[in-house]
Amino acid sequence: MSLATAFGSAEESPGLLLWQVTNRWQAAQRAALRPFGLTHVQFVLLASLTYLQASDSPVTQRRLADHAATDPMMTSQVLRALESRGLLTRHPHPGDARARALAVTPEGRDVANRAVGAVESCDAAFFSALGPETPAFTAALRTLRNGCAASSG
Amino acid sequence: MSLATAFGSAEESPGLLLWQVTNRWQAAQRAALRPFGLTHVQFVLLASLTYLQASDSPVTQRRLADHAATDPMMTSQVLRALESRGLLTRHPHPGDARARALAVTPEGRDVANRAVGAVESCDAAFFSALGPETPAFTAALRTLRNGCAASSG
DNA sequence: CGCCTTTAGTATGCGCGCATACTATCGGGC
DNA sequence: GCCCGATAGTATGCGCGCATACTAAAGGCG
Repeated sequence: MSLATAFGSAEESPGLLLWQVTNRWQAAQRAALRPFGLTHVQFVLLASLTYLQASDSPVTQRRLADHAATDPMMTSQVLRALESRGLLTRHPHPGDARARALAVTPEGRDVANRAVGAVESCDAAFFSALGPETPAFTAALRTLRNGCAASSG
Repeated sequence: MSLATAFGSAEESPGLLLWQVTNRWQAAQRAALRPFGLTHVQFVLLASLTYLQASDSPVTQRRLADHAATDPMMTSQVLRALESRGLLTRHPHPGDARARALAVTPEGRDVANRAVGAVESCDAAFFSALGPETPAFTAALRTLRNGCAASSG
């Protein structure tokens, strides 16, 4: 029976393993980011915004969501939460009344920089079990991500 | 700045890639399971229960949750939803008044068997981009899963 | 100008994933 | 028998991830 081989022991399906590993990784991220009062998505958006803000044009929510590969709906909600905490501002966009120009506050930049260290340590510990296979694993993930993007768009 | 290298382009962090790939995989699973009226977790629990039921002792929610590596709280909620759809039963456990003895109904077994085909096709298409690297990728995932289990318990 | 299509952002709702806390029962010790 | 820690299962609540649908504004076109 295919049930037993594919989903009985949960050892044969790469998808199930992917799901379980990601759940564990998110739990580790949660623990690492708890001291900063940030969730995983809040951190990703804050760090991505800090990076994108180095460019010239104002950063809109749409651009940030595209860059971080997050849902626009959730991005909106998370950004409002970050704004209420004073970590970023959402001023009106100078050239587009629909859009909002995002900007990290000094406090937000400080929190992001400190959180990066914790997240990097967390990530390094999590993937340390792979050892020298880590680059190959990362390359495989990148392949899957690009393959998904190709099939869905 | 570490922000740029680690989280700016979202290309260097295996954790971020893992998260994004899993989101895409779950979206594919959702689409594949939609014709059966099942979510991903509902399918995993139903298929795992179908497998576990081949053993002698009654299957409790605890045993199913441990086997599928799902949260007991969510397991309880999902199982009640599956029971209300007539895909499984939750009789009292004969030897333990606290526990419940889970049993797949014939309809549930039929749905599970048909859904397995769709999920396997979905999984095969999703990981086809890896080609011959798939076993190495699966082995890496298994290593990470075992590493997490060791560090968390 | 008015009309139409596209886009930025948001309201609402559902299910996942988990933290916290609680009830009810089991099992061991006295 | 009784007490007590451990266990099975559940209630409640928060944030993620996304589907659907909506408002408001931009941009093309006559």
